[in-house]
Amino acid sequence: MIHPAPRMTFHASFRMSEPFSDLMQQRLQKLQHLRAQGIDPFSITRYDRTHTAREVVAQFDNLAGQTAAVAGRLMAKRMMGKGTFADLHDESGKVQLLLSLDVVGAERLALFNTFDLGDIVGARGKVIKTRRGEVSIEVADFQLLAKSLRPLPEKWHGLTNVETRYRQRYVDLMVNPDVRRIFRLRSRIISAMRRFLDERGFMEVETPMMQPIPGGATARPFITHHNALNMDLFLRVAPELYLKRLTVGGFEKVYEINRNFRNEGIDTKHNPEFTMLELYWAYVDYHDIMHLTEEMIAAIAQEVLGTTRITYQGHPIELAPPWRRLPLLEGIRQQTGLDFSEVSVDKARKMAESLNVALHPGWNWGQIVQEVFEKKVEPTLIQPTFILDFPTDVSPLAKRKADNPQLVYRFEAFVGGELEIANAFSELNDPLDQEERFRAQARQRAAGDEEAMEYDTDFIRALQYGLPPCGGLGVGIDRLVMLLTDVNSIREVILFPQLGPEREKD
RNA sequence: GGGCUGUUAGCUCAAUGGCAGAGCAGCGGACUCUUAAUCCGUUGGUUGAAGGUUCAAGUCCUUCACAGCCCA
Repeated sequence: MIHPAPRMTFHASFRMSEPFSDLMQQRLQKLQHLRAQGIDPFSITRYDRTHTAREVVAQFDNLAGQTAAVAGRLMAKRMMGKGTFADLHDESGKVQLLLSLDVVGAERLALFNTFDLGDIVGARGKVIKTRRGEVSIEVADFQLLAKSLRPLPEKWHGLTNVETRYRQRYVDLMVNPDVRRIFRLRSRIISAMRRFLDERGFMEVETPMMQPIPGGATARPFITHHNALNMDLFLRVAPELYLKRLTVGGFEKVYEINRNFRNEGIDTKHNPEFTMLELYWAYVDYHDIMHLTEEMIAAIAQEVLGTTRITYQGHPIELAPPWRRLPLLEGIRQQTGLDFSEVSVDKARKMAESLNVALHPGWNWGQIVQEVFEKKVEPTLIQPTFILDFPTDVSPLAKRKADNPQLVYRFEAFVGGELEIANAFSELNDPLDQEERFRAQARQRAAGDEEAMEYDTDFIRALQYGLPPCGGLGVGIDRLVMLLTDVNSIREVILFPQLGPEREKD
């Protein structure tokens, strides 16, 4: 066996944290001063909250004059001499604290005034309204629950540096409410999706993330190694072949929502790990899957946004069914005036070149047609559209059309002019044809296409037992979240997007 | 993979090749209803890294790292 190349190690295992800045030194000294007085915030294990910040404000009419205890992060401090106002943020929102000399005394007021923005504080006191009408807690008792040793970003402009926002997402979440909103929405979208599918009798399953043969999509995999088995394994590029094995086994409605890994470039539409829904439904075809898809996405939008009318990057979009259905070759014909059906590879190449579509030398008819579609038709698809009947060449797991074996029963859903959100087909269940398709893929691999699929003997064996006719669907969750939250970068919907190694400031 | 742009104080940003600055945060002071509090004073820099040009480089050149945008 070939020894692996020396690995790049970007993590600095023995590196201490970076030296403390002056601001951090000051905060550290405050902590040490407190400890010297017998106050150690980091020894606290719990704090009895009676209300969240939002509850205090929302339930003022009931709470006025009563005692409430809240806890959260100190985000603003306004010292007025004999009184101090402070904004305390928790997950629910914000509530103002009022510390008055008359109530807490000089010593406690001075202590509170030494707290820094970012400190985690618990406070108990009477719920009041200030003269300006802001619901506040007139603090009688407070406690430092955790010391923040790092200064927060500027209070007005906040944290805007994109790189820092992604690398230190915890700070991004602290100071940017819209970021919190996006990730809450993401959670609700996935939850609504599960509910939709569960209600329709689908069963959620989990299939291997580590696969001996990567399959189910045309993409380069990540490789890892299992020591005890002494074998290389691949992080999955798709769960497809395993889910179909389950359909062979008799589970008629299954789905999985989980991560896929593709060893490709990173840009505003691609992260190396991303989340997909895949589902398989026995005894239905891709038309049934289309219905399910448009109903599911409309239902999710209705549930989490309260409407199916959304705006994406300035485009008003209606997600309510029925979505437009457009055969792929017909779409190309409409946009270019050219008919790619039943032309030779050479003719197709000349036609594509006449449209200024750049092609790789070895591409077959289907790859050329797909490329022309992506360049000329996809950007025009603003309203949700099902593009039907892809070339067999680029669809090695889909069933051929009875009236045209060059095409398969496959659709992709596009919206917003740039987002491919679904990919589905009537699944190929003919083990003999599947073998042929795998061999075609193997030929492409041998010709240097590292994305082409590998031959999976066990999957063929499963098909040989008999896969019922079925429809399968994949939905890119990250892109769906982008659509519903109106952001144009996948990194805005992934909590910790993949980045290059952080540069060390030494 | 290619092109363009960016990287300066904890954060947000300035600075014709000629003394590295402001606001916020911090620190000290004043102030008992503020909420971007206000007022006075003040600390804080190896300008992403390494080379080069120059009397002189944050600024010009080269390489590298990371990021953003566009293209493939």
